[in-house]
Amino acid sequence: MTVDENDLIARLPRRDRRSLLAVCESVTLVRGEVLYKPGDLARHVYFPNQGFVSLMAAIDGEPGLEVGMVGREGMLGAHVALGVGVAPLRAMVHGAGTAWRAGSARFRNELAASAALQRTLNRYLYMLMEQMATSARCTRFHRVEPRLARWLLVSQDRAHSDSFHLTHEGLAAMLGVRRVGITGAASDLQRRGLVRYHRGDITVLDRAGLEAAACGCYAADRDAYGRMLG
Amino acid sequence: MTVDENDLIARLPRRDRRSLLAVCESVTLVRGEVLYKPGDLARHVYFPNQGFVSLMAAIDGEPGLEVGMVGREGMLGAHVALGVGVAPLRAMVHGAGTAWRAGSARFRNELAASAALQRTLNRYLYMLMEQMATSARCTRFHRVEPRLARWLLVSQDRAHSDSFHLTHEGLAAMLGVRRVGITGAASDLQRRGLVRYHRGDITVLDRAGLEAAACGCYAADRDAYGRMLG
DNA sequence: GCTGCTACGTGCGTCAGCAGACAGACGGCA
DNA sequence: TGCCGTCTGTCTGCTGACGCACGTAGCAGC
Repeated sequence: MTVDENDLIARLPRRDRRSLLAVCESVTLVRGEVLYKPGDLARHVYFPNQGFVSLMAAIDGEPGLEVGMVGREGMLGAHVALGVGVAPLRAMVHGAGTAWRAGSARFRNELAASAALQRTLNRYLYMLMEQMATSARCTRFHRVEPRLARWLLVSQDRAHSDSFHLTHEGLAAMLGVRRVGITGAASDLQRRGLVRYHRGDITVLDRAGLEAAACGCYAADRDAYGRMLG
Repeated sequence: MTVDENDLIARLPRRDRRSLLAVCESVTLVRGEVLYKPGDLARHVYFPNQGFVSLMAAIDGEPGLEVGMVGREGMLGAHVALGVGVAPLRAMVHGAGTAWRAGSARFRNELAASAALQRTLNRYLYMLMEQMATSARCTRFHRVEPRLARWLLVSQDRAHSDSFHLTHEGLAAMLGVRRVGITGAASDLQRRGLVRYHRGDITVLDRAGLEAAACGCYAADRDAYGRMLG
């Protein structure tokens, strides 16, 4: 078990962990890769070790909206754990990294055999739902700038890195706003010395300042995660 | 088993159903009653037979936002099924009715003993998550009037009744808009002969017309439910 | 009747975010 | 070196929703 191991797997008792890892293979998550499309049958589930992945609620033509983010603290394919093969959300890699990947059927076998895995994933599912509810409310009531600050903080947490790559255009798609809305908010954050960006390369300079600039949803989500899976 | 039986319970094999109902008692859901508050420990789970209940994402001071609705097609206390006692959302009764109620511990025993119940609730959880994602996107991108039309249709489905009671003020709290926003949208729907309302008593007059006035999210949600639990 | 409360309708100024368009800056590549 | 695509910044006019405030209608109770 390395330092970079997925947190959910790390929580398992040694025996269950070894059994699960035995059916996993290590794969690379490439930036821009789409792991699930809504309606697709999921062949695999993923436990990221580094990198981060957005869960997007999208209809065909309409602009998307991010409703959740998954890094090494979580898993991709929660629906498979619920016994449903069809993915409800689009899962897109934003921060490259590696992940443990298991075939859906094998994973289901492991899940059936391990009470600890069931408990852990149930708690994770709960947290995911809480995250989605928070996300809905935040999207509705909060301004672009605090939401952007929150997004950057969450990404930093998930990516375990101070810098990552995403253009204003991409950020706009995540937050469900226009690109110029991001440009305005981002240049303000940069002016205040909280972040620096250049052609899609974003670096967080002042984490504490960014937390102050973010809406309370960031702290709320982090605390919720701590209560469930701390 | 009566016609008004909760749909999830009705799906269970006779043996599992009888076992579950043996630990349930019949209770009345009163309009305005709050079944769960965020942070509270849930003593019971509920399977409504009639009536409908809103799931609200709320922070103390801030205005709330409805992220899901539960009627006889679902259950209240999904978090208990996930092994978490603490409620993530506020659950408030809007349409009076009756429900089967079970103590959390007894319910968990039943759940552990019935694979059919596990399967059913897992599918329901999946649907709930899909509903929340749809809700987030709808809240963000769609206008007040189509959203109101959608809300009325869902309520009608859940309540199994053409009329129910909710003031503009209450509707505004559900949709996360101003009361006057509802007044404008509602008077337009009334002018077009789709609904009639008077001091909080709302009646759906033209269901097909209302479906045409609603955003696609209504049909999307209904179809999603059909796929999962039809 | 009068009082008081709740529910609904309307008007006004403000504003965040929208749509579309354009220009400059940077960087990879031929 | 020069070209071209990508990324970022800025401007215009527009609109849906906001906050606030006031007016009116229905209903209940004394």
